[in-house]
Amino acid sequence: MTKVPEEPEQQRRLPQQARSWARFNRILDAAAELFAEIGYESVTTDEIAARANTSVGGLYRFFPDKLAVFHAVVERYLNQLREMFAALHTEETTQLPLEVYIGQVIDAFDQFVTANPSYRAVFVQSRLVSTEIMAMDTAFNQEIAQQLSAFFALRNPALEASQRDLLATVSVEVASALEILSLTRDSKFQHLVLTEAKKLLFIYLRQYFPD
Amino acid sequence: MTKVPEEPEQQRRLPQQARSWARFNRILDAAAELFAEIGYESVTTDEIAARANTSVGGLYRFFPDKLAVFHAVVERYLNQLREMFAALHTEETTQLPLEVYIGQVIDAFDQFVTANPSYRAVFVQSRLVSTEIMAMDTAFNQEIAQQLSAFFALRNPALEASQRDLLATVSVEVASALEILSLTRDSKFQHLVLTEAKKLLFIYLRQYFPD
Amino acid sequence: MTKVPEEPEQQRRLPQQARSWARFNRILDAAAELFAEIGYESVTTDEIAARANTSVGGLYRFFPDKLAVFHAVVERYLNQLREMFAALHTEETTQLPLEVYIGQVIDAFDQFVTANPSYRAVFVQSRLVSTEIMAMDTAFNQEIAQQLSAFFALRNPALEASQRDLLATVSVEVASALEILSLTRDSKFQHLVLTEAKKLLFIYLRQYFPD
Amino acid sequence: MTKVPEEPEQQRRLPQQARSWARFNRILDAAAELFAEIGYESVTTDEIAARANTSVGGLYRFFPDKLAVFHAVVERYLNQLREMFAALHTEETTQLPLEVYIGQVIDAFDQFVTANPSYRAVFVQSRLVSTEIMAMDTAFNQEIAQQLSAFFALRNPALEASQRDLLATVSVEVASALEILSLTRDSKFQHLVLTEAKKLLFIYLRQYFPD
DNA sequence: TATGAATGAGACTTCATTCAT
DNA sequence: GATGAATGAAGTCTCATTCAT
Repeated sequence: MTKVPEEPEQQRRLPQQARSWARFNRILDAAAELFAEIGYESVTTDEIAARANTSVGGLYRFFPDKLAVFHAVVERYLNQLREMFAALHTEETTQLPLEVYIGQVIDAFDQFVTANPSYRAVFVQSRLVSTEIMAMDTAFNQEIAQQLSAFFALRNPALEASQRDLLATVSVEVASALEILSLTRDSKFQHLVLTEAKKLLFIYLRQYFPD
Repeated sequence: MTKVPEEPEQQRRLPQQARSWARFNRILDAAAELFAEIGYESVTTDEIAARANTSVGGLYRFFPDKLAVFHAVVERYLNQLREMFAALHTEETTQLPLEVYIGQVIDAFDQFVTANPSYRAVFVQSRLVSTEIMAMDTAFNQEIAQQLSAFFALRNPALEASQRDLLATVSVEVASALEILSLTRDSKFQHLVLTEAKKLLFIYLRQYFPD
Repeated sequence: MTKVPEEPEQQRRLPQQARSWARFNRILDAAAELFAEIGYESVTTDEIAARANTSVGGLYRFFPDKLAVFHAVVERYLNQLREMFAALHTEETTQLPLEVYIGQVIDAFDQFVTANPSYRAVFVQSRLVSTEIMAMDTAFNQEIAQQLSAFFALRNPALEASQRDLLATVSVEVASALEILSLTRDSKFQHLVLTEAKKLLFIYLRQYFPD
Repeated sequence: MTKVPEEPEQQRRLPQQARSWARFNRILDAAAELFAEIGYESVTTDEIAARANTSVGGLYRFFPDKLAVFHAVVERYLNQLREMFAALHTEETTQLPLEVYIGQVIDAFDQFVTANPSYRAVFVQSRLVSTEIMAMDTAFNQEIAQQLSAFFALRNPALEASQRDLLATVSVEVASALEILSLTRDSKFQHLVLTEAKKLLFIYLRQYFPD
């Protein structure tokens, strides 16, 4: 639980050259994997550097300390998720039947989690690694819930704001939990659980959104 | 109250005297708190001992190493949860209306989690701390899901086993996720979320259990 | 390399009762074995106590600290050796042919070392354990050499004192080294080496003691 | 000069640069001194590092643990002794009169021991430090005795092998013991004892090697 | 008086971070 | 700019010694 340096110094220098950028990303990839595999504290900066085919010194050119690497990993995930959700909420989305919409969201999230196997294991640690990162994480969850809540408002303007927020928060949590559950066994199980997740959310939400 | 395991060298010596027993539990309490607060790796054995009002040496009389302390913490939680579920599934339970049954389970779990605030944060770490503990954890989840599945069988013998198991697993996961969510803000929020959890599970499960 | 408490406190109380005395000796036996097996520093007071069928507390009733146990072990060996040498040097000994005398001494020493298998391994450590014990050890060697030198004087009064002392010292050292060598393999080897030792010393000493 | 071993993980990394090499040797020197002065167990890795003008971390770059340092110290001595003995046994040596040969060997060994004052105290510990090191030590002694035995064979082909081996083993032991003894007092004593050692071995061996 | 639980100093070892090359 | 050797603070665990029971 170390303090993180102030924003401007968060990353020592944004890589300006292609080579640097590649290395920067390799470090983040390596770090994400390792954090997921053995946990933040157990990962050594040497290991990250080695897996990223660079040296400790190389790592410290981009990040002021180990915590900053974790921070950057989390931030990259959040940005990717943000993009994903943005892509999902175009104007036309409002017109989709609830069932279809739910299916799209769950599938998109599933693709993300499948494509980023370390995502989940990294996130469960954020609370423990630093309060600042925990806050970032919580804020993101609320941001997503807000987006969903706004979306609900469009669908049913009669719904009270507090009610909408609650629905959104609960939905996000349930979707997230079942997505993670789906990954714990084979791909048949994965499919079954995701199907069940869609049914569950649909049956739950349709009370509030009569068509 | 809670059973203490005797795997070879899991624990060095079981407390024989009331005094020792108290110390043993103080260590477990302190450890659970600390693991939850700052994570397994960040906790030092000195800290655990200090918070338990004893010395490192005292800790090492009961546990061969730091990992064994974590193990014992997890095991104590699992045993407490087992007891709780056992108490919940008496003969009469089968007669209860589904809605009432769901309410009882969620309330019981809520009481447990409220009484053991470190529970969740300890569990999300088990995967990272040791594969053995992760396995223990996974096995427990399946044990609980099995119990629930068996209970479902009594309610609706027509349901296929695989179907029941899926329902049970999903329900446990959803209940768990929402319970955790309920604790993230104030007690009003807690109440709202738990109420929503009950509604959600009821509406989901009643499809399979007509009355 | 800790300082040893002054003589009067060397042993906390000389055991006055038979039971105490037995325990005292059991401790010394256990300690000698352990020191020989794994070395002074590696031996724990708990181990000594356990092997002597008593408790640490019991050990500390007889000895102020661990070093005092080592000290007592060494002292017991030295006293036994003193007795042995005294028994060997009666009046008549002076009349024995040199060859017979040498044979008697070597055989006696061999019996002692065989009967006290830990003796050697304990002694090689004394230099490292405490300077005081090292001094005790050195003093003993000189004491023995002195006795031998005095014995030489009786046999050949013409020999200069310094010459005698040198002969005695060298003889003790050689006998000791070969005795230890004899123990490193099987009993056949032991016999061969001891025989060789007798021949070696005889051929060496007879120059100075013409019959 | 001295060969450095490369058993798996015996040493972490061989020094590549002159600077590192110097540090490596400083560590070995410091360690040898300390082991001789206060014994393996009493030496701390911090002390070794400090006396070698480096940090603990520096020590652990070269050696995986404290035991490996001891191992390396012993190995360095053995290699130096091997070199010494090899240099002593050229073709012409066979022609030397026995008395001259004995004188050369004892003087060479004396030079080695004088130049390496920690040698003896390190070796008497090997038995206690690790069985592997003890074995290495024993094997070396036999290697030397074998060499000597082979040399005896050239001098007197009529001698039986077992007889030769015994002579060689006894001679090595006696030479070694007296060399050690010679170092326990002043240089006058040293000279006297070494002279006596030469006489002793000559008178003993000449029986078997009638010029 | 005997026992063995408790204490805590201190040992070994790791690893984040720096900096000479 | 890149490398990786060096530093040393800090963590885990042991064990001599004490003392309540």
